[in-house]
Amino acid sequence: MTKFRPDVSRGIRKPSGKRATLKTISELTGLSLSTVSLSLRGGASLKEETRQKVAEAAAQVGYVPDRAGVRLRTGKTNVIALVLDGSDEAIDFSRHMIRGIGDAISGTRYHLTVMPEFDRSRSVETVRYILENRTADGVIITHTGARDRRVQLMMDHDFPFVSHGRTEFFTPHAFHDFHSEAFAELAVERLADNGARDILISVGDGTTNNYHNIIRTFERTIARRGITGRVVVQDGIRPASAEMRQFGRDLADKPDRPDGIICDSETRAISMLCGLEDGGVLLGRDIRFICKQTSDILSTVFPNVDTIEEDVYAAGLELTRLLLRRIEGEPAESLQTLSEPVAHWRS
Amino acid sequence: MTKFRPDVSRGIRKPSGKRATLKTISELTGLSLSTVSLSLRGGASLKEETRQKVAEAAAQVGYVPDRAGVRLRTGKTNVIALVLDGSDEAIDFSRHMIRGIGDAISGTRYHLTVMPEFDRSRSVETVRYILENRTADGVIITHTGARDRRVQLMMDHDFPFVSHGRTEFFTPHAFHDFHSEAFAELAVERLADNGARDILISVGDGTTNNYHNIIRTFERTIARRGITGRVVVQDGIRPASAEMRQFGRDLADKPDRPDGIICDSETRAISMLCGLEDGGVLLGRDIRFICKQTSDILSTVFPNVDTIEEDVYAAGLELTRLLLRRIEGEPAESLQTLSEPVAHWRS
DNA sequence: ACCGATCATTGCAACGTTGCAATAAATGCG
DNA sequence: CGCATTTATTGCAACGTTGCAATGATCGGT
Repeated sequence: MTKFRPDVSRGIRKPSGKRATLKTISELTGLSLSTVSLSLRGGASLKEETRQKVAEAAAQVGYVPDRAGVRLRTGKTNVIALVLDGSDEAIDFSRHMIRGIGDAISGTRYHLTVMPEFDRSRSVETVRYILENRTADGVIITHTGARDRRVQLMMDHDFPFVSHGRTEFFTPHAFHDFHSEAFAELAVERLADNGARDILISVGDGTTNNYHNIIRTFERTIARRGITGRVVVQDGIRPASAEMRQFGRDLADKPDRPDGIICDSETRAISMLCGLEDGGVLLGRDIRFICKQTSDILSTVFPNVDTIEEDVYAAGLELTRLLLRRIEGEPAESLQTLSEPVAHWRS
Repeated sequence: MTKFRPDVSRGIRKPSGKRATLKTISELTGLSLSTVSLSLRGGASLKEETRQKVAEAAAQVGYVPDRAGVRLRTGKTNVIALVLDGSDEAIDFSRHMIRGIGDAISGTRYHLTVMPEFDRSRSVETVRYILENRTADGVIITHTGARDRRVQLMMDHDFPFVSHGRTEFFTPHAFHDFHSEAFAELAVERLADNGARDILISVGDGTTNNYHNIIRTFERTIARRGITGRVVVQDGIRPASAEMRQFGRDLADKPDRPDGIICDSETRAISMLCGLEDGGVLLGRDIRFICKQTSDILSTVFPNVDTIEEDVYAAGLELTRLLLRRIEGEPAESLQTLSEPVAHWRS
């Protein structure tokens, strides 16, 4: 039971015997350590000839700077941290997000570390840990609240981060967000255009800022169109469950049931739609339905339901791009983007 | 546009002004650097009194060893890498897996880095990169093939890893796997008990070893029960798609349609079931259906369909535990576990 | 041919940690 | 009490990197 104590030559043993470092190149070229280091980082004051020589040698031995060395010396970790929230209502949210981030950092020095934190309140502690121990150069958070304490904390310490979702803070910070207002407006308009006069909107997690944006726009648009609306926050109930399905069923039976429904979660929508059909509702005639879509499942089960797509992969991509620019020092106010919802009208 | 160059005091400025290091404690206690370091790692040769003193001081200043320092000196990264495969047929696979890993490393020194690699062939390169650059102390891979080249590579270099899935290699390695054979057997038995005489099994990705195990057991069990069976590999077709639904539809119309179906993917099952219903099939009477379940969605949509559960969260937990023990030097042959399928008979 | 200026390269120290050899202090023993 | 032995502590070097001050080389101008 010997421990995996790294031997002198860390990593795969190359023909040469050990991992290439600056020293390797230095010996190979006869130049000093400093020169090699400088050259590799594009030192402006070097002769073209030496730069060539160094670059060649580096390529030959397959030099890759040691992360620990750089990090120790400069403090740069070349790591971005994703603080993952557990309350995934969107199907495969994590997968798409991570894939987006992965594609965005591929080709860069950066690695991605994921800190899954499922207890919302402890999520602040996770961020604090990252700050205190400088465990990453930048942070991506999701499920952002209106006065998110993580955002507060990172702003206080002037630490590079980007949030998936906006906040109400006065000081600007980098964010990328789904345009929930556009979503809500688009949905209401579509339903109203199709004849709906009483719209129910079902939203999850009432703690995210997204929620507020959706509700606000929903109510404004309802009013403008001169129709009625009601809001249901379905926070405590599991999105995919018999309970949720029953909710749809009960809704169908109600004498004053709505004639249009908007739902901000694909999973919840699926459950609810099943319940509605149980209750004999004919979708598209008795009740019109629109929901946010993040995977292909809903459309496979209910091909005729209108959806509005949020591209989580693209969000991951964009969040990362913003974050990298933020780390480079770009001011936060120029790093704020929204993604427009993409409507899929299926009928 | 100033760069985020780490200042001298990295991390959150404590009251004291900068991050606590061994030196801080050394000065605080009057002991030497070496003593402090030794003491913190439980040096056996130290006076009880000094150990106390050091521990106290460390707690007081909130000392946490600098990862870069440790890593540079010892080569230990305190990182485990998850090489994530993109072809997620299981709903929320990534999320559950990551959550399991997260829970397993919480309280340890370890961080999780995720390397999303969606091109299967490049996945080997990802592993090679980790080995060459000693970017992690151990690796978790998923979607393991029978003669997986990543496994080969890591075994060749005696690098700690654990695979989600078994292989055919002679040399033992650490793994945790879903007991696919038990799954297949359980499913066939159940269907046969309920009167099925001709069973179709639909499997995805034919490159994983899982696939082989399922098929082999399927055919053996079929034979034993004296009934007929057929295998359909649905590799090229998207699990959630109109196409997949159509497959179910077409199946329903066939004169020689099977009277029992087994499916190893929840998503594919949902699509297929919709198609079958389109074709007028009465589930549970005309055709009996069993599928692998990794989320709650299928059961919400089709509450009466029998499922067999694979707990991906638990898999993440177990994989990590195994890996950590492997990193500690335990022999691979003692780090091989299977997870038993959990049947949910709903009718 | 000498001077100051520019260009190219280098040595040194430091980032935080640990292993080892070496020292200092305490103890045992005759 | 002196010497060997154990117990407790320490200094030094090294891991790979970079920033800075310092050195050495080259050059144009007088």
